[in-house]
Amino acid sequence: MKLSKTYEPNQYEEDIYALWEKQGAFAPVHRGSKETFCIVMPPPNANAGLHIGYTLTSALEDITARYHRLKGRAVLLLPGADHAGFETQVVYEKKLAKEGKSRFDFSRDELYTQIWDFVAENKGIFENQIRAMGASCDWDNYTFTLDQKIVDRAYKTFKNMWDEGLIYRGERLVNFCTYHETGFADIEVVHEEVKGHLWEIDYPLTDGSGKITVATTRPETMLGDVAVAVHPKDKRYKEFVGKTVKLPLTDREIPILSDEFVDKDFGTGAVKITPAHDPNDFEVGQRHDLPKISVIGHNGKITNDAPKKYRGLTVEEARKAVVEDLDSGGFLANVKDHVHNVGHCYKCKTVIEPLLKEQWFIDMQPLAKKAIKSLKNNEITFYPESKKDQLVKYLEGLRDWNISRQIAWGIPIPAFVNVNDPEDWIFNTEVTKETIEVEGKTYRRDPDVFDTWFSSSSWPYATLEYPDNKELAEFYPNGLMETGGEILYPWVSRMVMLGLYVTGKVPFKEVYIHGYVMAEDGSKMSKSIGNVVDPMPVIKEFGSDALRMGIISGRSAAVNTGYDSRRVVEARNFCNKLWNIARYIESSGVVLGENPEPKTLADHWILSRLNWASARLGELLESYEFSEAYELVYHLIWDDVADWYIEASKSSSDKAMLGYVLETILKLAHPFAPFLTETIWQTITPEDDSLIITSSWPKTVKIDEEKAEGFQEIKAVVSELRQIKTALLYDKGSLLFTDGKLDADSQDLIKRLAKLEELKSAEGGQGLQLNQAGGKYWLDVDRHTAKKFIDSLKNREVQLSKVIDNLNTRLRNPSYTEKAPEKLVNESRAQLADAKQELGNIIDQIKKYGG
RNA sequence: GGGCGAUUAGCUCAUUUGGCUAGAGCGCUACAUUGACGUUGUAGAGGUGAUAGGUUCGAAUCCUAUAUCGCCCACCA
Repeated sequence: MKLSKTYEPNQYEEDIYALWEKQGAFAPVHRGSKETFCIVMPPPNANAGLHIGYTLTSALEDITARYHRLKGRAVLLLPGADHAGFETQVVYEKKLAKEGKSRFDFSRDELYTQIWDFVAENKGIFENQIRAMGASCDWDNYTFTLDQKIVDRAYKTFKNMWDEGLIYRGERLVNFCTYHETGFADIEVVHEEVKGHLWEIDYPLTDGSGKITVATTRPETMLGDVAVAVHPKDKRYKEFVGKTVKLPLTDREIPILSDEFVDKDFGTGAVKITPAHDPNDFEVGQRHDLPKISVIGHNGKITNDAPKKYRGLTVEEARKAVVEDLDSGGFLANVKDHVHNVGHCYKCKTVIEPLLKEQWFIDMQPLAKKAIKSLKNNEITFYPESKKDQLVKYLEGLRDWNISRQIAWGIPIPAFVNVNDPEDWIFNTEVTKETIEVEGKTYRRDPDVFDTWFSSSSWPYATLEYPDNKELAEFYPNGLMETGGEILYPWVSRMVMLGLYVTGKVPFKEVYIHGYVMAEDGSKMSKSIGNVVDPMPVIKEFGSDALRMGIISGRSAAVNTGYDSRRVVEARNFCNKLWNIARYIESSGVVLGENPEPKTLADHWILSRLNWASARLGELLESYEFSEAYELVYHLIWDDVADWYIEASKSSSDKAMLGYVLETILKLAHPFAPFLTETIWQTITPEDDSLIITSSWPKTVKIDEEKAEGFQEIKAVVSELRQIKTALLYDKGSLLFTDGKLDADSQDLIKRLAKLEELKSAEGGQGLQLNQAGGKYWLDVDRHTAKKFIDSLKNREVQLSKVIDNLNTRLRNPSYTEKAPEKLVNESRAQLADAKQELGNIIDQIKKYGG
């Protein structure tokens, strides 16, 4: 088959992927090694097409997988999709909104079915995108986070934790988004700085002996105050503790108490206590056994527990009304500007209200402790290393995890409550039923679903458990977890904790954290700004291989780096280079699979380069230095093979050598450019069903080191000769002296040449004009005056060219390099010396003339 | 408020335990070349490695400040 002049990826990629799938190339099969390697891919959200960041993830994982596969190991790259509970529901709600509907028009079950269909559509789209990216993942093991095996695992874990008392249901303050009407984990709340006020309010003492002034940023919550707190050692308020105040705007009396948590130096040193709407106050309330009065409801409006006047108002409205009333009542002592941080919903930016709610919590202390111990024992290697310490710090400050979500799209919590006894909860997985009968009692299902992260935290083993535990035994703990820094806390930390809890082992041996793909200008990509790069058109224009290499190029672990289209072009050009190398080698009738017999110096040299590259590339990939690994392959192929080896062996094509060289570079490049290398492989070995993807890593070939070094030396000589040759350039009558190594000489020369101006009159021409700008010197040469220079220089240049050509010719001659390699090296050295001498002569001559 | 990262050539970025002349791609300059490849070849110019100190025989790399940018975490009302 004749290869076209330039590589046209579109023509081959789809067929190549289909070929791999058809031949079962992605199945985890041992090919010469007993070792296994597993990457369970972080499942992308099933609610949309793939972001370009996923190209990076998929490239890093696939490069690693393909490398290990070529090393003969059984490699499992497991693909999946994430139902992404809340995320997906938000996307779907936006779709509903466009149709003028709302999620509250449907029951949770109806909503679930609708979103299921919506997701099914999208999954197909991105599965094909993953194929387009070339991920060599095992589709037979494809897992969706709502697959039965994942749900079962979540239920088992939940049950175990329940039985062991790690799960508790409690009325706690929950981060509640009043727009989405669901609670969030702490980690899902986004804090933003807000310019607000600090209101100081006088609370009159009931005994009429005075007042106490409290400071607050949220005056509307005073409607739910149940106490005032001061620091026990605060002398100002010593007399007040134990007394009561009359809460303004209400008819309630509340106590003044002392608690360590109060900061004497903040505000007035006296704090109003609202256990139902502030986490600190909640704890104070627990300590002092105070009642909790919820004055803000799930809809964000003032409840009926507040005085009539304010009921039904929004928080904003209530704040205004309360402040006005306090002011007119003479209770408002002071208002100051105050900047503080406020939690917001990460989707809709609504202010998060801490609200009292019954939810399921996991007691994280025991889990975190084990995880910290494992991390400190270095049971997991992190790339970059610093992420481990970050994770430990996070785990050390971890609080209990709220796993209930008030949304439809997710795994229903398998818990039912006795309709007659709100304390009586039972575990039961018949979640398709609204109610169940147990021992004559009626139980109603908890309508909530699990936080997505609860089930997905079992990903490293839950994906491998079904149908039996064979894969679990082989591939757990996983080899590598490759993911982005943004989910180090919400996901990686929990996989480690749950992995240890459920299996007793860390879930993976290594974690690689990649940086984000930023926009070209370094800012964050965002749909609203419109600077998002869609990977699919890039793949179409430049090819999947070019995008993979372009996106890993110049990127190091955990560093955010902008998408640079120039890198993709660079990689595309590289693909084309490799393509043309193959084209050239193929045209000389080469077949793969032959044993190389090095004859010339160049043969020994290129084999030594390939030996070195195979070993070094392995090291780099095993320590996840992707960018450097790619660069190595790039320069090996472009510089060593194309520019030197092929040039040096043009007149003496040794088919076995060329075949071996091509085969080796194809293998080394395969993890990076899978489509291209397989396309070439298929073209050159059309007779059987051999695939490069399942071939084997190059083995070390025996060579004569001395001969290899001989070539290396000659190579250096040729380079130097080239430099000398081009040190003297002619351009439109200008003489340029550009060789940096001759700087001192050149400058001296320039000075002398300046004197040539004096020759101007003598020779009747325009003479020489010395120019100087920006530290550079050059001469404008009048043709008549400088003719002899130029002629002389041209002669020298021709001579030098001949020397180089001569050397190259000998290099290509196997009989010469084979029989007398040392002689050739010596001769080349001698010629270099001659050339240098020549150059010196030229300079001397000019100096003389100039002086 | 706490933690972390970044700052290197015109641009985008490398440089893993401190050590050869700090590299790459693009861009730029000059030249070459019509059969593997112009998605090419050869050569070149271009960096006081943010700033100021310090440690060391030796620092882009370690330490201390400062500046700018970015990220993450955080219940001071």
